[in-house]
Formats: sequence, structure tokens, C-alpha cells
Amino acid sequence: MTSAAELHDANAIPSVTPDTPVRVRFCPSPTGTPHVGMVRTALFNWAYARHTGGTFVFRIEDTDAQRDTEESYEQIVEALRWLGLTWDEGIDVGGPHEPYRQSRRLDLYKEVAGKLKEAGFLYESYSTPDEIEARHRAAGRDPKLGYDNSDRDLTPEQIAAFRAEGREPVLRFRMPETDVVFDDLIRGEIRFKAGTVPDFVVVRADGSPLYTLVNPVDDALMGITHVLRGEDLLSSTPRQVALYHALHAVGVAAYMPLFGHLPYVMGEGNKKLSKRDPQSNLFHHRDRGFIPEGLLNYLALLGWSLSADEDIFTVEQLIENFDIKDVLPNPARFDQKKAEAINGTHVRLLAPEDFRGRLLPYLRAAGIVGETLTSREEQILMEAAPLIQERITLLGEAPGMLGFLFADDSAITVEEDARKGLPENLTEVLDAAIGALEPLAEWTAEAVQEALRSALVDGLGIKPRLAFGPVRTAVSGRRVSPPLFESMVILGKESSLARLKAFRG
RNA sequence: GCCCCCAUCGUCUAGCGGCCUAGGACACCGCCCUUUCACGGCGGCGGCACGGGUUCGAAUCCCGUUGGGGGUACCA
Repeated sequence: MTSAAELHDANAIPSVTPDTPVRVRFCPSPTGTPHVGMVRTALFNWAYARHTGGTFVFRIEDTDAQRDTEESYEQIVEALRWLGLTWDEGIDVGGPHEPYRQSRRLDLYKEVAGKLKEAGFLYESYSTPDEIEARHRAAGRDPKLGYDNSDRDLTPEQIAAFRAEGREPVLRFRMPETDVVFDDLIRGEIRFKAGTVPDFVVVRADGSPLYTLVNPVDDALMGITHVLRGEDLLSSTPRQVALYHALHAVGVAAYMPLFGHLPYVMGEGNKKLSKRDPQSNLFHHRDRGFIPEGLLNYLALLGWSLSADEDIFTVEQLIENFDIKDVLPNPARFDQKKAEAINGTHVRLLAPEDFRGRLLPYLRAAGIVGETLTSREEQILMEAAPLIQERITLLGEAPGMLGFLFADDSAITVEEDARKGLPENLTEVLDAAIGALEPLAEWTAEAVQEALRSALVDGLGIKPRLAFGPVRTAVSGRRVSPPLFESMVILGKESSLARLKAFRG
């Protein structure tokens, strides 16, 4: 029997050098809706590839048939596309290491597992989890200690006995009896003491491979140079490092990649942002009206910063300046308010026609406009969009702000909070407004404002706030609206007066 | 239990031994602008977890404590 020490020659494998062309990858498991933490991981990998002129590989780790779904897979692809995180190799675009879905690479893993077993790195293990726990209890140890390496040196007779019982073995990797050390790109040297990481399963009893095997195997096969992933995988890194040595020994890995473990994205309290939390759901943010520019900017700020006093930046600036070594090791909380504030800034930065176009899906979803716009609707949108661009932070606010402009006069309903704060002499104010507007020949924002001001503020002697409030409520049905006079111009004289009269009753 | 990671305003961060009586952003509170709401402008509140070292000098380096997080799967 070859000893573990002989098997693991830590010096044998070359490492990635500064000259090695960068190849990074994003390799999610399709087990749910795209998560903002996942997006941040994709973003940093992508930004690093673009910054270094390297290659961004997108592959799917679907080796858990119990949890993986096609729907999730499609959502992840859609998410990257929406965000503009383009990949050079992988899903849909292909490349020299096809296929990029692990569920279609099973033969490859079988072959590699065979080589590793042949070389003595893998051994058959017949212990069930229950038996392992029972042994710990019997020995007075904590039952949660994990695998006890008890099948490491089974004799052929023992193996034959297990086989005779009808047992099928899992394949375990023989961990080296030395410390496992690596230099994390974000955290510096990390050392796992010898004996603290038990031999782990790489192939299930049914012959299917596990993440513990396929992830490093594919990274090796695909020549990945920088493994940038979530902090949750930090504790599995010593196993991968050890496995990498073995993969090199059997001719599968050319070099040891560099590892960088990104900090968590946290939710409320001190918990990792849970998949159950709506805040973690990328599409939830999209549906509310985040734009990719804003969300990406905010997410990049979770663990990285452009400079001491700039929070707002474009993806171009991110690419230009991003380096994995500048990423902070400490976890960051997802702050909805700040995310929205940053999104709002990016919304205001959009060119007017771009902004207008992005509003459409939200207006359609709210049923305010149909699939194709009438020319009247086009005109309203053209004139109204600039009015709200600097007063919304999420595109999802647009339907509420603009709805009254697209509605029939008869369809205006006055919201409850729009009735609050209206003056005592509401009818008087409305009458004066109607009286002032009816004879108006020129229907411009200036003319409307002037007419109302002289009739209400000067004529009735009331404050602007109380003077224009009733008009706003009558015209829009809301307490908050785009600028009143401009809105009335968009509606036109006839419609504006009709609404005033209807509200007067 | 054991292993690993983390620690600057409420939150995200700048800081990489002297430029720090710690800077910015979001949030919050005032004021200004103003037809509502925003935007914008001005000001305010607010932090180096604690204890030891090292050093002429520590937010910055080392150790410990405390606190938080993750792992300890035939999930990833």
C-alpha cells in the first residue's frame, strides 16, 4: 500500500504565475432563483477577466439531480444576460472544453476517478453515516466529528465481506497527513492542520460524482487560473488543494490555481442573505425597477471600492480598476436603501430616450399601455418621461407616477392620502381654478401656472401649497405627481378641465 | 466539541506606522430651493470591540480575549 505521504508531494505541482493568462469561471449550481450573492461572485469573476484581458468561463455544476432544475438553469443564464455579464467560453457559446454542463461530462469524471483510484488516491469506503456516528458514540466522541477514516486500509477479506452483504462503496479521497496551506488572494495564508480534514467522498455509491471531485477536475481540465468564489467554500479548499496534487500526479492538472474567497453578502441581522429572503432574489430587484447599471454598481461596493470618495461608477470604470487583491475579506450587509439610492443616481444618468425605453416593460406590466403604443401614448411618454426621470429611484415607480396621464378622465380615482391636507374651501378653490383656466387661450405650463397663481394665490389669498393641492388631486388623483403644470399641458385643456369639474362634483 | 474565516460611524467603506482632533456614501435630523414629491445645495448626529505587547509614534504590525459567521453531508 502506498502511503499518503508518498502520494502527496506538495512541491510537484507548478503554480500559476503572474504571466499565466487569466482564466476565471463562474460555475453555479442550478438549484434556485438567482441570488444577489451569486451575482456578486459572477460580477467579480467577470470584472477580473475583463480587467486582465483574460477569459471568463461559464459552466454549470448540475451534479445533484435531486435539487437541480432546468428552470433554475434558464434563470441563471437569463440573469447574466440581463446584467450584461458576457462570457467567452461555456454555456451556449461553446469553447474548447465542451460540454460545459457537468451532467454531460460524467464519462470524463469516471475516467479521472479511475485514474485516481488506480494511483491509490481513492479508496472504497463501505461505512454508512449511521455507522460512523455509532462508532463515535461508542468511543465517547462527539458524534458530529464526521468521517473517521476507518475504511482507509480495508483488507481484501473485509471488502469481500461488505460486498457479500450487498453493499456498494463510495469512493473516498485519501487526505495527506500534512498541513494543507494556500495563499488566499483576499485573506492571505490559510493553513489547515494535518488530520483536521477527513477523507471525503468523491463518488457516490451509485457511481455518480460529487462536487468535491467535479469542481477541481473541471477547473483543472479547463485550465482555470483563479478560483474566485464564495467564502462558504473556504472550508472545502484544503480538500481541493489536496485533490489538485493528485490530479497533477495522474496528469490531469497542469498547475495549481490561485484561490480567492469572497466575503458573504449578509441580510438583516447577522445572517447570510437567505434564499428565502426576497431581497436575495435578483429578479425581485429587477421587477421593482433596478437597472443593471445600478445593481451592479451597488453589488460591486459590497467588498470593493473604486476610491475614497466615489460611490457611483460605470462598469467600464469597474473593469478599468478592479483587482481581486483589493477585495475586502469581511462580510457586507445588503442595504436596500443604499442600493436604491445608487440605482436612482444611475437612472438619472440615463439618456432620455434610453430611460423612456426602459420604462416600457414596467408600464406594460402595470397594464397602463399595451404591447404597441398608440401615437398618442408615444407622445405622452415622450413628454412625461423627462418629468419623472429625476424623481424616481426604481423604474417600478413609473406606473404610479404616470398612470393618470394615460387614463381616461372618467377613470381617475382619488386616492385616500390625496384627500388629506386639502383646504376647507375646496369647492371655492376648484371653482376659481376652473374659472381661471376656462378662458385661457394659450395652454402652456407658464400660462397655466400664471392663471392659477393669480386666481388662487393672489385672488383667494391662499398659500401655493393649498392652492395647487386641490388641482393636483383633481387632475392626477394623487398626492404626489410629476410637476403639475407640465402634466396639465400633456393632458390638454379639455381633459384637465373635465377632471377639475369631475372632482368638484 | 473540533476546524476555518471575520472585526473602522446604524449600514457600505477610505485608511496599508507619523498626512487621522479618522475621510466619503447611504440612512437619520435641521435649513435652503420649491406647486406636491423628488433632485440639488448647506449643516448636524455618529465609529477604530476589548486587553496586552512591538515602536519615539498604532485604526494601521504581533498575541490574547470577546463577539459574529461558516464548515464538520453519498449538497454545492
